[in-house]
Amino acid sequence: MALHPAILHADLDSFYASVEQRDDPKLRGIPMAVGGGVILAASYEAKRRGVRTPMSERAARRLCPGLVIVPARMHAYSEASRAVFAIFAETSPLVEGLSIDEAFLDVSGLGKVSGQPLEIARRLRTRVAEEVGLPISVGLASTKHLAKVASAVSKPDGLLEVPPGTELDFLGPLPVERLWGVGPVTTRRLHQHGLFTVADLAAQEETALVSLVGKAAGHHLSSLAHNRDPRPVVVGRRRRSIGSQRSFPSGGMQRSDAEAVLLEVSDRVSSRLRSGGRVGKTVTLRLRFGDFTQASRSRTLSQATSTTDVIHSCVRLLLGDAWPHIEQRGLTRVGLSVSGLGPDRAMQLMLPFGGTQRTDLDAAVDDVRDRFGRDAIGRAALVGKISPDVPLLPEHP
DNA sequence: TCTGGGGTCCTAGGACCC
DNA sequence: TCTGGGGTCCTAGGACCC
Repeated sequence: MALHPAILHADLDSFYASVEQRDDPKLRGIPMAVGGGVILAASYEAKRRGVRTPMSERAARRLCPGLVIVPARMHAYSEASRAVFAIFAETSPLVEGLSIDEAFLDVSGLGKVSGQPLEIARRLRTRVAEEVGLPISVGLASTKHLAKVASAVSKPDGLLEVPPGTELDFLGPLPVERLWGVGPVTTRRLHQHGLFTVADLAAQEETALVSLVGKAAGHHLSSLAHNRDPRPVVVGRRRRSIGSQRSFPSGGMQRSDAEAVLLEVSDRVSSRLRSGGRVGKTVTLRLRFGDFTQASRSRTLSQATSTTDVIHSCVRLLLGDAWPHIEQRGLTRVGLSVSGLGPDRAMQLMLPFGGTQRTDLDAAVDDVRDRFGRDAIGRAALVGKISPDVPLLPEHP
């Protein structure tokens, strides 16, 4: 029997809202939402009345009088997410998290251990419902993309398998905007050229799609429309940037306000870098103006850093550069992000390794992997094996 | 629908190097 | 001094995702 890949896409339904309904019986069965200026998540009762994220709270109340809006409790959501991901980890060794509330699971070849993919998917849904108390939708298919589309189609609280061999029948009639990576801009452009369904895309030459939406996107669209998606489920992806932003819908931010806010976000971003044991090289300042136009300014440092002072002075430099723009149009949002991330070698010195057993080494390597990512593992393992009683990694001058 | 905060990836031009 | 091609990094902007 030919073994085809079996991939699950598991996606918690209206995640924040579901946690609130789970924790407060008064919120069950009514239109409610989690808000914080805008709607962050809406219950299905609210969604049926047209409430969507990221709608303003005012617009949501207008659509749905009597809508109950509760503030976000990020701690509760992180906790729930951890519990669900623990169940994912017990379901398959190959789990790729996409966000706080969704993940891919490769369940190919688990037949002997756990049963057929559809049984695994059913059991996963049951466990999340019983052990964490949350509804979760699952798509099962032979590729990541199709599994993702299937879970979305199955919502709410659904399970949908796209059996091998039926992929193109399933995809063909779907509207183009159902494809992962097709947003409002691409949808409009495709519609303008008479392309409305995935079957319409599949009938086009790839070169035609490339000329319409660009090289990578055109190739991507063409592949997905023919159900070509060889992307594997990747375990242990690392964050590539860390950022923070603040909005001021009223506009009219003065230079002193902007500087105060940028000190705050510089501190926030650099402390998140430090607590993650990481340093970053490129500092990017993003601005949004009163007329909703945007601009970005960036600088790449000669040395990666996680120091508040360094990042903050870089930000001040960039802000000064952009100030004429700001004075003309007003400022409604500032964002700071740091990319070009790497492990902070100075922090690695703080990890002594004194074990002599193979299991000590394995534990140390796991520890390093948890803290610093895959790029640190090779050297950590090597040094540990050669001389177990020296520091885990070489001294940094 | 008048737009939060956290991210990812792509494009395109220019600098610079071989 | 002129010419070509390829690779990589940097910067700015943009589309998209949850």
